[in-house]
Amino acid sequence: MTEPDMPTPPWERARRRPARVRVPLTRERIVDAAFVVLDQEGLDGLSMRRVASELGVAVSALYAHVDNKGELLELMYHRLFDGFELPEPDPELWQEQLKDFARESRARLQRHRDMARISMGQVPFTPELLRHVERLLALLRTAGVPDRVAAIAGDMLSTYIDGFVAEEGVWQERYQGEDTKSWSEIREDMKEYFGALPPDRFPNMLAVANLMVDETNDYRFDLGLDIILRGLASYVKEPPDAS
Amino acid sequence: MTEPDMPTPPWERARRRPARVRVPLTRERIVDAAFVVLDQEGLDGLSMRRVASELGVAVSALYAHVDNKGELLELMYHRLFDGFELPEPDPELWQEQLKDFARESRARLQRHRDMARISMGQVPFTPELLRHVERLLALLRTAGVPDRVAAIAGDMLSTYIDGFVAEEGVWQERYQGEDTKSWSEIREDMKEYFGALPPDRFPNMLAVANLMVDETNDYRFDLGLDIILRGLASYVKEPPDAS
DNA sequence: GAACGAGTAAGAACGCTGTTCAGTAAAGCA
DNA sequence: TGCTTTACTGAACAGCGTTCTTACTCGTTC
Repeated sequence: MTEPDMPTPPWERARRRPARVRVPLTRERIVDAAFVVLDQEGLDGLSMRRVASELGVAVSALYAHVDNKGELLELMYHRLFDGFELPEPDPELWQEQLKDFARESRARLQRHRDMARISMGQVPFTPELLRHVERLLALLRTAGVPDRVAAIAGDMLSTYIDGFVAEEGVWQERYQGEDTKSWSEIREDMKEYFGALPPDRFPNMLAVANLMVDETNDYRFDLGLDIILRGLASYVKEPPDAS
Repeated sequence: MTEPDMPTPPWERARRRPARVRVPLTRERIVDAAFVVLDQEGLDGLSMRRVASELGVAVSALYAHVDNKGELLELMYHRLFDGFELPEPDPELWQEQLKDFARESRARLQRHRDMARISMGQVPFTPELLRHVERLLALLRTAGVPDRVAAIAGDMLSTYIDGFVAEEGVWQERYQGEDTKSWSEIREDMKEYFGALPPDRFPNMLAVANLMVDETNDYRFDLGLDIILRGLASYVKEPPDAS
């Protein structure tokens, strides 16, 4: 194609690399494409074939860079923690620090459709992610949370966050099939459903139905978080007191 | 076909019912078969075809009784609550009652492989299951938990229970691929893995590693439960005091 | 400069999946 | 006894994750 003897002219030289349209496939590019597919089709529509087509590439090409779909999901899960640094533990501020951690986690999960569902299926015990777990444990332990409590508190927080965001996603998904209803419309539907319950058999449901529906998700998330934090705090002994 | 007046002769009586080898397919029988498959193959191996073959029936026959696989999973989820009655709320005993509820839930989830994973994907807002939610809410509200807290506490408890049992299942599954290792062997492996971490970079992990591994799952489950219960209790005002 | 070897991508294939649909056999009713 | 309704079958469709053989391109070495 090119004359081997001739020097490449400057305009070519500038063009050379971009000329080969075929940008080499990398894990990074595959994960990028996977996120595009995830946002468009959701987790159930995230297939290797769809990711490949997003890259303009054959399916089998992916398997040179990724062992299987499970590993691809794991790589996506790792993205969740990119640049996610937990602060230096401050015993005075541990509750606020934990709240910030939880809110940041939720925000990151919300950045991609069904991301919470992916997260729920993963265990952060890979070498890269252990650092993160370590920092979370540091936060809890320097706060004075007993070791045996701290050992499961991290799990509990993550489970709560994943579960909450996943549930948010379910409601959103369930109602955007046809009309892409807004949250306020969903709320109206829910209120109608709960309001129609026979009052004699469901007095407690009716009593809290409005609260379940009216409050913003942000508020409900923080409230659930507070329940856990108060529970944790109940195990923290005052520093100067008895051991 | 049968003479309504005449008594059925004994030879007929013996042959009649068993003669039609084909026991009619029902939702119940399909769900039964689905549980057999679930226990043998796990959730990932639970396919409509496999369920059909368990019944000695064509796949398409299932679809006369069940809309789709999702509905089958929903029916299996409903089984979880068969005969699961919550006690009459007693304000004095609410913490114990809640613990009993949680332990019973966990035990039921553990009765079938991957049942927790199925449960996580379901919302108990179907007419049959609302009764259960109502009872749970009754427990919380008569205990003095404020409405806005009770409104999310039920969700939180369920999420915790599902998440815990699902995680138990993951460890079990991960290690029974080859040798069907026992829990004690799994523990040994984990201890070795955590023990090999560089102590300067993972001091907190190392400090709690033994606790994460040594304690029984029952203990860890109850401890997590206590965290939530203490959190909830912190919202309960004393009865005689200020409103 | 030519030959080679490693690594990348393509294409077809395998065995599975959930679901649908036209056809058939059996059961219930007149 | 014949007819209608129901219950089931078998084949098919489109899609899935994964593997394997083949083609090709690149950087390196002789």
